[in-house]
Amino acid sequence: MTRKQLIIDSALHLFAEKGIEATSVQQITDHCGISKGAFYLSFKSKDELVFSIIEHFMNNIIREVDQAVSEGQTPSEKLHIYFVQTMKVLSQYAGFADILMKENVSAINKALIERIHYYVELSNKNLEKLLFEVFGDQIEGRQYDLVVIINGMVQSYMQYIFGSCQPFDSGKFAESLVEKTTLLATKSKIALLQHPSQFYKRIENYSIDHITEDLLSLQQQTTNSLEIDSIQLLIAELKSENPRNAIIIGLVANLEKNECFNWITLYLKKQYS
Amino acid sequence: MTRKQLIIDSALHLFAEKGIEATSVQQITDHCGISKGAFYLSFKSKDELVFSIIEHFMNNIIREVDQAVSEGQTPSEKLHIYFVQTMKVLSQYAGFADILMKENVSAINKALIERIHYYVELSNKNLEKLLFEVFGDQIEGRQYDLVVIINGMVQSYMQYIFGSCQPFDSGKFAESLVEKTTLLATKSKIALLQHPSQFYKRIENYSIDHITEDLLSLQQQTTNSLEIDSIQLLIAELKSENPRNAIIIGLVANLEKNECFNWITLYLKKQYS
DNA sequence: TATAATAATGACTAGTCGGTCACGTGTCAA
DNA sequence: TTGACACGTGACCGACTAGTCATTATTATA
Repeated sequence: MTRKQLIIDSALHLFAEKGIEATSVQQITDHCGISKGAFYLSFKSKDELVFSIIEHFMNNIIREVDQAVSEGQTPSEKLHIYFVQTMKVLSQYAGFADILMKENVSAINKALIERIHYYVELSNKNLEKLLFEVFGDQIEGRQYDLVVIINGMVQSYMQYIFGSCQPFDSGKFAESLVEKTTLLATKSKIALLQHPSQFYKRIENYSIDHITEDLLSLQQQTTNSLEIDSIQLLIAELKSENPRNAIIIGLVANLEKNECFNWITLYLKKQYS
Repeated sequence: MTRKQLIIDSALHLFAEKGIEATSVQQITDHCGISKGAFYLSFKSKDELVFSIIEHFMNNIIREVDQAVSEGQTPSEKLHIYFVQTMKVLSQYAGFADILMKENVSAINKALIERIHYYVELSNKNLEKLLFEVFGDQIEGRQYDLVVIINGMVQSYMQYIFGSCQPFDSGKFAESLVEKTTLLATKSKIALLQHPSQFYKRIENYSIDHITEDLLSLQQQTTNSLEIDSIQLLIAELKSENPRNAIIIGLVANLEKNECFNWITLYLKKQYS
């Protein structure tokens, strides 16, 4: 295991136990048996550690759920998989999920909370798309309410199940949530939320200029010439009159191997495919 | 306004902004224009301030919802009031609710998080009772799932509404949640949670010995002889073979004026009436 | 007005924090 | 054997924390 991974593992363990704010760098380095100095060889600050942990897990959570869902054959099978996988992933990353639920992340880093919101909106968009696949146009106008309610149900069940330390069956969990979702999607009439621009304000405000800016700042973190070239071409293609999706997807694939591009590759793949 | 109240107001403002952990006593005293020493004349520690804020608000939230609901005429009117009032109270105490949602309270104080759980279970019990009133025995076996789901829906809607800073109509909010709750209560079949002892483990483990212990420690905070006498008689009555509810309720009423007894009076009134 | 009692202050203590850096230590090629 | 270099260390720094207490200001009483 690399030193970086060692630090992340120790940090996750301690963060989940006592919270991010309350865990000192000293405690992390003690826990994994390295010196404080060695920590700063891997991360240039505690903030950077927190940031990289969140990036890492957010990516995995969205990606794993998305991938599993896409393997479902029928829409209703996909919905079932969505719940099973969400459950599985969240309980797998229980420590991390716990941290995110509890911690006042805004106190740690302003940029961080914005990034988390992007991830949340991204996963909301995926869920919305899935709901349309399963239930069709009958949910038109109520899709945002459904997303909010489903998130609430999942969150609340998770909270209870984690808190009670009971054994539990993810199949039954999914079955139950499919039943509730179907009931609400097919029988409910009232919708409260009607402004998609409010619901996805962060994703929609993420313009090509912002993407360019983020790409250029990420570019400085790599020396790989393929990646640097890909970034330059990507920016040019995005800014051109008629961006060609195939080229963008291809260039994004070049960046996918390097973890530091995770967020932006996920985003671009969603937008341009 | 008393100095104590001044401190609480400033603290709430700053806690909501930056989190409990990240707000120093110095910042609180600066914000309300008193010296650090003066703070420690009102609270013997920062923990005590946090504790008293949580006690205060938890009491108010449960009490206000409970009272409003009890004024409803029909069961279905009560359910509507439940949602309106929960919404109103939570948005009134938005700052505080925000703190509780975000903060890793366990890092602040172990006793505190236990107390919060008691409050949550108390409010869950109230909701369960209301659900039986409205929907009758048809929900038997599914009541815990319903409570969890309703909490999740409310929490999730609140989170979204607070986050988006949109104007919103608490009447429509309640109407929508009544519709969803009714759908789930009357049409849903599957239940995941079946162990009330797990669901209310804290309230059920709160034995008369614990109550006695808590009462005796609270007794030291008052010099009022009526209150001291009431506590002694209350303990005797609780420990007797056949506790007489009327006497307990009467004695509890004697303690209700003093805020430091808030939690325990709320609990005893629920248990013995 | 003089004295006692109370209220409020802020410099201070003892400790934690994130972050730095001069100093080993071990491993190579020359 | 020597010097160069990367890796790793932990004492140390300045900034911050919760909480204390001798001192001063204010008020009440005589």
